[in-house]
Amino acid sequence: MKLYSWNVNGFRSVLKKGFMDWLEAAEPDVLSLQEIRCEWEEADLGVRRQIESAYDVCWFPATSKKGYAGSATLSRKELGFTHAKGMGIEAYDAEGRMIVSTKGDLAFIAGYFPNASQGLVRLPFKRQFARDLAAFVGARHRAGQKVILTGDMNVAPEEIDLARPKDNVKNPGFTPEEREDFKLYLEAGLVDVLRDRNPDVAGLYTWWTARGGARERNVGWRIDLFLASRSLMDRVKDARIHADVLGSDHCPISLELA
Amino acid sequence: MKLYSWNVNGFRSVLKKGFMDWLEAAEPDVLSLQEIRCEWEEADLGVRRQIESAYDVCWFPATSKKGYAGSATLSRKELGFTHAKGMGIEAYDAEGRMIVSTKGDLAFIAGYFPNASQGLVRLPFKRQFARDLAAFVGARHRAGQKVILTGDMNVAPEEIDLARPKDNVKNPGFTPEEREDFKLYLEAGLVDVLRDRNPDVAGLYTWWTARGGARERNVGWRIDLFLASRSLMDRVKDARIHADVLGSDHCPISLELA
DNA sequence: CGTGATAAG
DNA sequence: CTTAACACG
Repeated sequence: MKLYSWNVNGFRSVLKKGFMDWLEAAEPDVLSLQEIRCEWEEADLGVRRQIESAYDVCWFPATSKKGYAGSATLSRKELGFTHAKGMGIEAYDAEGRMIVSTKGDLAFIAGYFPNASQGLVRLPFKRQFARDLAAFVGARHRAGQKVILTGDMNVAPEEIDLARPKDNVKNPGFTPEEREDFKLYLEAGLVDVLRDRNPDVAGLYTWWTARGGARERNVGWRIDLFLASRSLMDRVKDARIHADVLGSDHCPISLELA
Repeated sequence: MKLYSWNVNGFRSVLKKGFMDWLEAAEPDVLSLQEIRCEWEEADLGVRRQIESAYDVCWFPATSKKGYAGSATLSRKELGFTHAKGMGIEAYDAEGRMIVSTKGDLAFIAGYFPNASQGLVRLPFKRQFARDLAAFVGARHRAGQKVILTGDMNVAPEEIDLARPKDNVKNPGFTPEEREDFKLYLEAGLVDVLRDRNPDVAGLYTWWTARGGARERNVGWRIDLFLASRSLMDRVKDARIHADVLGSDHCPISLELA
């Protein structure tokens, strides 16, 4: 089973840049999209029909602000995933942040984690989100489920996960507070799969600022991740970053499970 | 002397579309620009230097709202025009509407007349503007000056001046009120030069809506005009509409004086 | 429909 | 630097 996550920075934008070609080539079984920034009905009708012919679509745009945030999860129809919008907490659900998709004892929890924003004005919101999400994951584990947590987490966990750690200790995505909160997911029993399999490999990034050719020079951040319950780790066949895929300031990431 | 007027719908935009090539080819002696929509300092430095090497530049952006309205008048340095920003009425001057340029007994009054706007919400403002401007022209005549009044007047004077008169009697630019107010300029002693020389020629337009290929089908309006004091009419050598010049939803117009 | 300001990232 | 909403025309 091939699981993918991609912050597309505007679904309508990425549609103009070959998203459908990528979708047909990558053939994900489950795909989480973040920053869709539109209603499903605002996307091209032909595209919608084509996607709906193969996938169960759970489209979860923000209701709080038009064109802002939002996430979606697509799963191949034959897999029979059940999709639920939100974690039941209005502050996050109004921004279309997380979708919980289940099949048997597997919970695929995916979406768009808050950005701490300029001046860290949203750091308190993001910290509460991390606490609530970690508790949510813990409850799933106690209920006997195995969890995949993925999406744009808007935090680089360690110094190795960004090109310029020293320059960014006070910046959104690499503050001590955000890194500390990231550990709550690990303490809830999840493993950062790609880093687990590549402990010392530097230069593995999933996001590059659009300013000044950062992507060409690979001055990036690894902020899009797959975390998996420890009990799932023996099923992991592959974890990859698809840095060659253009169309957004993020690139897709994937996890292949046996 | 070749006088030009052009609503450029964003000076920075038209710069990207060959404005400087046009300027060098047209070689205007005096040029009024409308809807400049930027500060002089926001335009490309090379462009500014090139223009300033040949022209006295009177740049008159709106102070009331960034990126809104504004006008400019350029005159060849060797002509020695004196430029004055505004008519001394704050409501118009804050929007960078009119520039008064004088040389000897000639007053070149040029700029961006108000748009009545959707729902005609600005019709009262536009009517007062017309009264004030007509009075301003009258005062110039009584002071012994000859007047050229030009710019985007945002009104089609007669049915012949737009492709769809019947459809637009309630729309901004062709209401009975705006057409009535236009006559104030004529009553102040000015002549609509192009119409005076081409009384029955239809299809002479200077603006086309960007929606639905109106320009290609020449479904337009003549709302950019040169009006001249009757005493100047014997000096008129030519009055033209340059509909082939692209780069804005308006095209340039010109008046050649002996 | 296009230009430009703005919010957000 | 880029996406999308918005104001204005």
